[in-house]
Amino acid sequence: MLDERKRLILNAVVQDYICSAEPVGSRTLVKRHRIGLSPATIRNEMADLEEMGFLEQPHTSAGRIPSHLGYRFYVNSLMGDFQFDPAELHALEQKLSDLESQPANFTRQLAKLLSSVTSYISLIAEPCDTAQEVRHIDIIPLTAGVASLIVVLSDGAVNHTTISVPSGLSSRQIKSLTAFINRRLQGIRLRDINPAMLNELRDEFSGNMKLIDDIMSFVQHMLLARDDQLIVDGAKNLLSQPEFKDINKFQDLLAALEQNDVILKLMQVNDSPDDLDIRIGAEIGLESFYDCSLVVATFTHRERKVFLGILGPARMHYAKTIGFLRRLRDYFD
Amino acid sequence: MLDERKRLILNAVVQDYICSAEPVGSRTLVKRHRIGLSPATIRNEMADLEEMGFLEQPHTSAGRIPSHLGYRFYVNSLMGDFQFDPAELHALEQKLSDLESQPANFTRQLAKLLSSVTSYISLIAEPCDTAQEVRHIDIIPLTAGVASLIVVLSDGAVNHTTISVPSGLSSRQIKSLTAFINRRLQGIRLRDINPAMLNELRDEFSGNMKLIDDIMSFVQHMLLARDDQLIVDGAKNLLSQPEFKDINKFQDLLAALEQNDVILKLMQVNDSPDDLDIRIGAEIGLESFYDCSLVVATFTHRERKVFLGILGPARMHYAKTIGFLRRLRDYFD
DNA sequence: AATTAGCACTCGACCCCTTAGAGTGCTAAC
DNA sequence: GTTAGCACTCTAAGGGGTCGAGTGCTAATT
Repeated sequence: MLDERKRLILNAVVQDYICSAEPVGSRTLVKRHRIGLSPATIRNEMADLEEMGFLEQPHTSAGRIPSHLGYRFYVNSLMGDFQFDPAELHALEQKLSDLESQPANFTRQLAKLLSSVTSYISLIAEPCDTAQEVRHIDIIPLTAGVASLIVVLSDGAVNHTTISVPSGLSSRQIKSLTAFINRRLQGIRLRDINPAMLNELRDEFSGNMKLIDDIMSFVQHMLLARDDQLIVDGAKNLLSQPEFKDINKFQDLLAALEQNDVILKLMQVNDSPDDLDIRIGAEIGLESFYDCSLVVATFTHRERKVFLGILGPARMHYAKTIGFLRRLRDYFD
Repeated sequence: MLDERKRLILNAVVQDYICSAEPVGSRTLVKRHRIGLSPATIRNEMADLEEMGFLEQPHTSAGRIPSHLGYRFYVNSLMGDFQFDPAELHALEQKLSDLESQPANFTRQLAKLLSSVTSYISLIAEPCDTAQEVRHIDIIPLTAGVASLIVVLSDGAVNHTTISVPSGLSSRQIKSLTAFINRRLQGIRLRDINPAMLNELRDEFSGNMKLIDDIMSFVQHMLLARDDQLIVDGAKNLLSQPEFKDINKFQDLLAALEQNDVILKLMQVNDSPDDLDIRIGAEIGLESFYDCSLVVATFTHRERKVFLGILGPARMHYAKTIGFLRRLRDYFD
């Protein structure tokens, strides 16, 4: 598709632009990459590459920048493996194992780590898997009239909330209710639970005992709520990227990131399930992200499916970001 | 301290500046507030107010802006109650009761609501109260070698994590272990739990059963981790405020907000426990927040102490923000 | 035929200067 | 005590001029 020389030049332009964020001119390129060619030749080649859609010119008298197609070609065909500094790599593994041994807030900490290492935005999605079964439901009385309602799913997800219980209930009655609910719901997949079923349960039990309507409505809410988790960290990193010196763009981005449901859907589209999903610009499918690229790794951690994404400018350091996510996946899988 | 006319003028300057974010000149003031005085007189008064430290001048030929002392005086002595639109108020109560009936992610949703209503940053801190007792500990087997560890405290806080269990353990053994741990720890205050005690427990039980070392170390981590929660939302709102058109300031702010421990401490300092804590500029005690004001309401929701804060520019709409937080507190308390 | 030197041209970035306008402080009159 | 009048100050905005990096084209070179 592209002859060797064009590949060389495209590669050089992409690399330079990724580092400098400035349009790359023919002279600069020759100087920095010791290509045995004169600027004039480079210019001709660049004009060709532009015609073919791999490069763009911000204005007539500026250098070239890669188009999204250019990045795409770079990622698919030019980019090599990133060589990590072994010391750095070791420090990273250290941090990861620290995270695993201190499990409180694991995901949030991981997001922080991701964003600080890449200096882009990190996204971690843990969608609620409705194929999971209810493993255990617990109602723990706290004080008069208040209790904790806890639902454990078979993948280890735990949903909980504080609920009001009628003050007339004894703890024995609560135990009996809990046992009843567990007997009837344990092993049932989340997606197979529906309001009708829960109502039936409620009616059946309230024959034995009034007062449980409130509790059942909480249980219902809890079980029917799809508790998809999305964690975002490091938005501030992008502020140092020159593409976001225009505040409005950044604000757009932040606004888009707050639409959790949209982002969650976005991340679960994975065209290459075995490897990373790399999407550049419009490929992401969200207008506010047209100047960005998104790399998503899908893997399973402790039985739960986790989507791990890095969102940066389209002028992202692909080799490093991708290499990093691959290593991370190897570590956890 | 200030005569009537000075109070009137200071009040007018603060109000105008809060709305316009532009230095207020004498002419503008006369026009907008129908004071029966000429600009020249106002100028004299303003010069006095500046000398007294209530007003400042960005440069010689600009209007005046309130100093932090000026805001302080405004908040303490001038500001009246904000009149909310009844319709708006009703919509708010509607949203709040929706939140309460759908308890999943309550705090996060509340933070979103706060920030969208005020268009400032909302902060919600739920510090771990170490005076709380352990109410219940549960270990729920998930798959071979994996289980969920759940700790419920007497205020309804639930900590959980997925842990590895030795694959040799039967579910009966796990039950027996759970019962043992509960027997020994139930009712003990978090602050009274220490590593020595847990080690003792471990030793005592492992006499009966080997293999539990891993589990105990998880329990230990879980119980000793102080799981203070801080939720921040609406940072993007401040980008539309002119004081943050300088990206660096905003970046500073974001960086400061990521230091959860610092912010948590900040919010728990409450000089006026019965009412809101209103801190202006340097009073907040964090350099990155010197151009900001912070209003914190402390209250108790379902037995848990919750700190609810609004962080905005020093040029914040105090009356509205404060009125809003007061109503919120009335609603929940 | 491919490459390159030379050259005229383009365009944004930067600096400097001017101007307009909002606002001030002071003085003298009311 | 208040105000009109006035000279003064300072910023924001706009208009050139210059600089420099970069281009495309043409003609010479290899």
